[in-house]
Amino acid sequence: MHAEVVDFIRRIVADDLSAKKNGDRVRTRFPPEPNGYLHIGHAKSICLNFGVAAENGGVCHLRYDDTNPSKEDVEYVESIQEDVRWLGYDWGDHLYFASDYFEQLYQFAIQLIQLGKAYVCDLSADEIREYRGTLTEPGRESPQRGRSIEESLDLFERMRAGEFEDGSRVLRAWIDMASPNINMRDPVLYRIQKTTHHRTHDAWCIYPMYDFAHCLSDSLEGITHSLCTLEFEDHRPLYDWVLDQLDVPCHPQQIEFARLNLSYTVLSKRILLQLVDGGHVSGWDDPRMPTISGLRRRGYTPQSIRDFCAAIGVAKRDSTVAIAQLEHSIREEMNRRAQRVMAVLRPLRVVIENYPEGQVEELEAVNNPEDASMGTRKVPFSRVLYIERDDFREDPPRKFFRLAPGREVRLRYGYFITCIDVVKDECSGEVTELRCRYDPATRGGNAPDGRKVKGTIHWVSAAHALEVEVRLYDHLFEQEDPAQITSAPDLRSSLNPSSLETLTDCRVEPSLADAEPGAQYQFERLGYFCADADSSPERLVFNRTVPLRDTWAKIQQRAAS
RNA sequence: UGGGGCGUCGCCAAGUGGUAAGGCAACGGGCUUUGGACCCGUCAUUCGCAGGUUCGAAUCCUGCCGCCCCAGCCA
Repeated sequence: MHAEVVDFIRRIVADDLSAKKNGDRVRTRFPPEPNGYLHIGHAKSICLNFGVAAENGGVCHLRYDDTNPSKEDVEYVESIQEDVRWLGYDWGDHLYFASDYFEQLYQFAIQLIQLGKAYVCDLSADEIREYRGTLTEPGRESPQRGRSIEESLDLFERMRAGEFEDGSRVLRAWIDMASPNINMRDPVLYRIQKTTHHRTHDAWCIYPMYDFAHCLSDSLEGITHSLCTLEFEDHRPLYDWVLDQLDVPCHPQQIEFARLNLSYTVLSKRILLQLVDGGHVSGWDDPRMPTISGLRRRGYTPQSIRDFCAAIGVAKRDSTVAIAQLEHSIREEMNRRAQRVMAVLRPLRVVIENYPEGQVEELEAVNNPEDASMGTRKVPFSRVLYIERDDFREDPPRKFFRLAPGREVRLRYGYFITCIDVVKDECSGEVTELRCRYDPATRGGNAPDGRKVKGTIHWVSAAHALEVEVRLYDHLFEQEDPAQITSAPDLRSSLNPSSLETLTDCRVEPSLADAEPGAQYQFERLGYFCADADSSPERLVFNRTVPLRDTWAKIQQRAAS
């Protein structure tokens, strides 16, 4: 597209490379905790980590940060691999688990105790919090801070052996209870948790904390650049402290960047989990979810997500990207690739009075005007058709150039038709049918006399069309600012009641009969759609990925306001 | 309030002492058998604010102001 602008992380990596800081090595890692499904915010990190590695001839590891068994599950470890792979990234044989390092991590902890840099503390969780002090007051030292190395060693071994109850003791770093950085006030390194781990099962009842496990895992794997989000900036001194005390293979550089926020959406695993558990969505892959699996089901492609991540850049400033930016990325790709097809979402019956009863013509339609190699197809035309209700107005407003009484329009790839009569339901007054006449000379859509028509509308032949279900989506939340959603006392109250609209009486041209789940189309003049996982040959179901840009809607909106 | 970050167009984002890239959005116009796409054009005399240094400052200095993160035995 454009000469890429190098972000500050790529700049650092390039500088390190030319300074031979790590020789010619670049090694990154994507380190998810398997406690939920990946979302678009993770995609940003995945594209960054795998991208930086690939651009520099390095590798990127996939490592699970599975140090808290009470929140983690194999379902998540599997979905994460599927999603990363689907996005188009390959970790080769560099698949790791922090839990595979538990024994080494334990040995490092022993070393730290022997160095006098860690001790077993007997305070309760509440007491530790009290002793920690506040933002403005220093903390107080634990009564066990002066405990002998031998005693800590003995106690720590017995913690591992399961002699003590959950919460009764922890291993703490011996740093500085008066540090202005709260993370340095003798942080907890290990806690007792008698929970079965999804991989190590019951081999351990003590688990390392993030701050201890993460930096050491990075070092053990020879990571050169450890990229993480801004909230870990305060932890960097601790990351460095741990590695500085111990005899480790290398000392990776932690660099922080701003996490992604998207307007009208929430990227908090906690809230996404609430949406799933609370039944507000059909699951992690609900097409309204910002998860990778949700976007996939909605019809987003790996390419479009990668393009989006490239477009938003990487920086340190807190930012909220407009959802329109994401929509742009899928439209751009679909415009190039999607097969065009005609579909009517809200059918209005049209009878062409002067078209011979029983006659059917096969008209030629272009599959993709952006790509001639996609060829053409035949679409059946007959006396009774359906058009979109929105394409007819009994009393057309200014600038409306679709069908209206007495008006002539073009049926795409068909004929010019003129509306000569409107049939209404006697009771409701609702328009139930249009009576029209066609000009046989305009077959294919051109008038030999050079006559022009203002509007071209889509249609399907009533007798040949397939009856299908279409699901229209809108953002899940009403508020544009994600912070407002996250801080709302009640999640329910911020949900958009019209985030899903299911249309059960739609009609599509017969060429869609064999649409497989996942197949993507442009429904002409409407938007990009894909066959849903629920779709079957008996009952086709389509998701609207994103509507086409709609300048008519804009004109109407402006007129209304 | 202590510490750590960040403030460049409505939303992202380059720029790091030589006179404000680009994308999205928006708005005009052209073209059009998708009111789509495409094409052309408009869109920051100014970089949170105020001083200062300099021939020259978004970039350097000083002082304010605003926003985000940290007081889990979560990551």
